[in-house]
Amino acid sequence: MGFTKKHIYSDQVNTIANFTKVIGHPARVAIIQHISEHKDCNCNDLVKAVGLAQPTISQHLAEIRKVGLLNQKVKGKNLFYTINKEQLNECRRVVNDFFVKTQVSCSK
Amino acid sequence: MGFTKKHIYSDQVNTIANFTKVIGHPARVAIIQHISEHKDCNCNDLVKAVGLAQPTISQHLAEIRKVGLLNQKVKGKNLFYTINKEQLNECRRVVNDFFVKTQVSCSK
DNA sequence: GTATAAAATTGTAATATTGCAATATCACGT
DNA sequence: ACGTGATATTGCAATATTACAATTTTATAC
Repeated sequence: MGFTKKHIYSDQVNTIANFTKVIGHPARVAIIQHISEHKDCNCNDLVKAVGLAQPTISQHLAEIRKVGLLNQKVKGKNLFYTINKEQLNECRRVVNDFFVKTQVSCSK
Repeated sequence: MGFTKKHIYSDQVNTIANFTKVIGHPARVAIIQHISEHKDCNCNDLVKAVGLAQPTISQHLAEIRKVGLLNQKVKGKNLFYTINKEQLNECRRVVNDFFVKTQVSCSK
């Protein structure tokens, strides 16, 4: 078929998958790392740093934005990106909970 | 194009993305959780528990196996799956490192 | 207003993923 | 050997994803 049958899973399972899916592409990992390491970087910085074309970077940024991990502020004609720390922490919590739960269940 | 340009990223970045990509589909999250919670479950159990057809479950199991998270033992005509705890821990470590690093960089 | 610069959007081609029916394979019991 | 049950593989259709060129939008500077 091609599409994911999201409705058959619990919200908890879908939430885990939604977060990890975003980190499941190396471009987005590289983008998140670069933004966190370079305060006030813009799209062009990411294009140079990651090595993909501008529309591709913009597309990946949209995916990161969609799960709430991206903040941005306008400064002149530049858009400076930062990581939403609260949401990054929420993401970490969700993913870590998955690992903890799984490890605990495994060891019973 | 359609394919991911893996060669432009560092090994570290690709490793993170490879692990998270596997957890980036709700069927695989559900499968991993079910196996960890039900020692000695087989393919048919997963078909019933998750709600996808047998070939689809088998395919997702192959993805989980590919990153080393799956163990299996033959018992009669059954195949019983378990989670590879060592690799699950390695996966957790890799993902957690990503979060820690990113959070630390963010706060500078 | 016009030029410039940055980022998003649109359109498109190529590839990957998801899901399942049909089939093949493998291991046991008879 | 034959049938049965369990899982993997194959083949296929539908959708999603990745990547980029071309274009549009937005904001500034002149």
